[in-house]
Amino acid sequence: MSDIEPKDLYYHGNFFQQVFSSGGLSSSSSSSFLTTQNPNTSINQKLNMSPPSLQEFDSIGTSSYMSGFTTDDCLVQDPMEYYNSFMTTGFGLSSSSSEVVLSSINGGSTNYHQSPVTMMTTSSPQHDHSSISSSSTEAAGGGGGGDHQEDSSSGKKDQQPNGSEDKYQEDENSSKKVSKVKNNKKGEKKQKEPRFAFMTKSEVDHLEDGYRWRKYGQKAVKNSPYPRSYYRCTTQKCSVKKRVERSFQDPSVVITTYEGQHNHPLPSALRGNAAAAAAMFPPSMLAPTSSSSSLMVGSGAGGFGQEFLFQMPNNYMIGYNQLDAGSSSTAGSILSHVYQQSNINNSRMDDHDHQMQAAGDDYGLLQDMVPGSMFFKQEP
DNA sequence: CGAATTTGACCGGCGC
DNA sequence: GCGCCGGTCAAATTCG
Repeated sequence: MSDIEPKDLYYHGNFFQQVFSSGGLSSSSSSSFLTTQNPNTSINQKLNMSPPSLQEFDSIGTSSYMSGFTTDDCLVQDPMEYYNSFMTTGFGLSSSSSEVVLSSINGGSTNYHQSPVTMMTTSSPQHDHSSISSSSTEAAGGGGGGDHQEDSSSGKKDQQPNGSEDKYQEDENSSKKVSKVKNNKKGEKKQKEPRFAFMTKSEVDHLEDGYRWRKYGQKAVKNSPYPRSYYRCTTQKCSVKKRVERSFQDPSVVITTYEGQHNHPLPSALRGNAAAAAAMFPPSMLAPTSSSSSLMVGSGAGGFGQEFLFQMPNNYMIGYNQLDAGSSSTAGSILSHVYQQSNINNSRMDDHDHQMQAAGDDYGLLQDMVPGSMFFKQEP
């Protein structure tokens, strides 16, 4: 089941370092992402492959590429707080919304994104210019089930009762016009759900992840010949959405952005690759409670070994593997490691090849740690 | 025939 | 205020 060994993973750069040190994804900041290798693809091929999607992030910035990924989203005030909330409540930050950018470029043509390599997390503690406006309130936090960003707000003639994506009841006014009400109150913006994005090299746009999705829209992407598709989780009362688009510079790369957290376990048939694919997501992306979902995912993966590397602001970088996740009852028991990152400073896209090489060879396991003490502050 | 997708219209935010 | 743009709706269409 595990097509990829953890050691096959890596290339990574200093996306966060740049982001956080520069205060955002300015046009001059560089960013890079981990890629992963599929055994089906030769290393040479991989190395020779240009990383267009990465360049896009670099040169264009995320906001234009994945809408909603704005510079402000990349700010973190307290890495430790951020990390703790990330590990304990997943993406539900206590006081701010978050986004995670995970790059996973698989060499194969498989339908499944197989093994994540890097996860990059961002949050927007204060500002938000993205299309999905932030809420200064609990946003993703609250831990709470059932909140939704679409607001089922009552108040006005909103056409759909909370939660169900399918039934759009017509009110008596039943005009054909779309009358969606975004705000409950004047001045309040729509809540921003935690987001999680990753890039996958795949021939298919819609990657199998174990959940059922219904497409509800498609829009042309500016500056790209490829459209962006919008999906909703078909499970009742689950407000998770995802956007899928293809890199316009490298059509083989698919960018998937998840928004929100599933409030239910994986649908019935959790098997095979779907489970493996699902295993790449942080626990909270899969189910409401991190512990149970962690167990579920790990077990479902059946010994699926994979490794996450987290690169945090200010050169913090953490990682862990899930080799033994199946026997763990909670994420907290996952063996964790801290890696020393090679070439962390000033890595640029044109160092891409070198980074891959270096990352694969030079990653040093410094120590095993338990969650909660996973941060390693790199020397400048 | 019900479910899922397609697709053009609509909405709200934002910049000018 | 106007236009652009991302996101969503929902009727029409296609699919299984």
